Amino acid sequence: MSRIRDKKRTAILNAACEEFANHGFAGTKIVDIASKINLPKANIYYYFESKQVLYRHVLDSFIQPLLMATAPFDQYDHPAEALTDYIKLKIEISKNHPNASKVFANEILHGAPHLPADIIEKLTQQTSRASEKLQQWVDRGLMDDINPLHLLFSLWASTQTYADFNWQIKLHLKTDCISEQDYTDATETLIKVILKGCGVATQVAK
Amino acid sequence: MSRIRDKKRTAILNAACEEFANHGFAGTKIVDIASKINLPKANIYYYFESKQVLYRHVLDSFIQPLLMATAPFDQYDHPAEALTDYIKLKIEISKNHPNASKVFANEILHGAPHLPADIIEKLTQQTSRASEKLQQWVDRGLMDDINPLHLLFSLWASTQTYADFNWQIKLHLKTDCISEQDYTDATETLIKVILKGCGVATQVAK
DNA sequence: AAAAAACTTGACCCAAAAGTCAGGTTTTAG
DNA sequence: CTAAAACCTGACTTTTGGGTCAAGTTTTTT
Repeated sequence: MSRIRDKKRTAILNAACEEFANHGFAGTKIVDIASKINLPKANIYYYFESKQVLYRHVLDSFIQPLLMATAPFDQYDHPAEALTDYIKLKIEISKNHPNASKVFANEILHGAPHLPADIIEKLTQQTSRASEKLQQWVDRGLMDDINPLHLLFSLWASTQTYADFNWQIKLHLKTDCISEQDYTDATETLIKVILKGCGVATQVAK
Repeated sequence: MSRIRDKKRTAILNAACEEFANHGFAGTKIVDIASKINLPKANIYYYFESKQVLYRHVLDSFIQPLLMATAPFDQYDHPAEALTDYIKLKIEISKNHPNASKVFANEILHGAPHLPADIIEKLTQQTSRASEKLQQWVDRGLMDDINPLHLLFSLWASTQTYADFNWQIKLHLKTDCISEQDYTDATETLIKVILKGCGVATQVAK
């Protein structure tokens, strides 16, 4: 078993993720990925057959965390718990995978030209599930009459912004690096506004 | 006075805006901008000296609408009115300038490599102003104790998502084109959730 | 130890796309 | 009407960057 192969492949993928995040697919040069980890360009091509393939791997690596995030909607049967956990999870993802998130955001921004059809299918299904669950809660009077899809769009945008547009976040928070406290503030603010805004402010007694 | 010049320049800028929005700076080919409006590539270079310059013009064209959007924070002295108008305005911008918005989003996503320093300065000042105004309202008890910056981040993200990530919006709304009704629903949902979420739900009697 | 397998890389090739320009046509000013 | 100014573009040069490859070195296997 070749240990070198795995080590170098992940090193390359990490460097590629950062480059793709900062420059997009077309703007990224293989030679820059290589020099970021002190390798000659040809070495990259020994491990990955093309720029496309490398990009796809980076993109794929983000799909799993993304699909996992909707778990709270299946797990709980009350909007207060589900929404709270969902927001926490999504902010956590932004904190832990800022670069992969940017690559994904870039992909969506440009109309998802490299996103495989089966991934799109999975994402739409997840969204339908979450949306239906929210509608049920609305119908059962557990929350205000909020359009589920638009609520989801807002949640996605508000949480992913801490990864995708972190340049802007850092600018206005006047910091070089979004701190632990900032993420906590973001999570707290969002939970406070969304729960109250949906009419599920305080956790009802069970 | 050359009428041709102005007409063609704006035609080129419009085509360029769409191409840059869909493919990013590096992914856009001058020849594609040209053929989109049935011009030979060399003609583009007669009107704009370089791809960089063309891109800067597209980017600049979005700055004014963007800076205008904060007007409600100066105009009103109550969060209910200001937030309502701000959300309406921002959604309107997403509806009317989806391409320019995408170009701007792409710029921020990649760390604003082409954004002039004076624009950045203006944006930070606007944000400080809006943020201070929100804090005043919190202090005067006109709204709940919400972190102003994080609230702004959320508002930006939630409104811009209808332009920047419209591919995703269309996918989940199962439509080819976001309808007037969809924008109305988005605006309504956001206003409802944000106002109630901030504790300024119903407009208080003056 | 020696053969096989895995890894490395400088030098190269080539397609794509930015950018130029000379010599033309059209428009405008007087 | 004519001369200057503005406009147009096919054909060209230049640069960039993805991808290849042959000739190595290192590691693993037997």
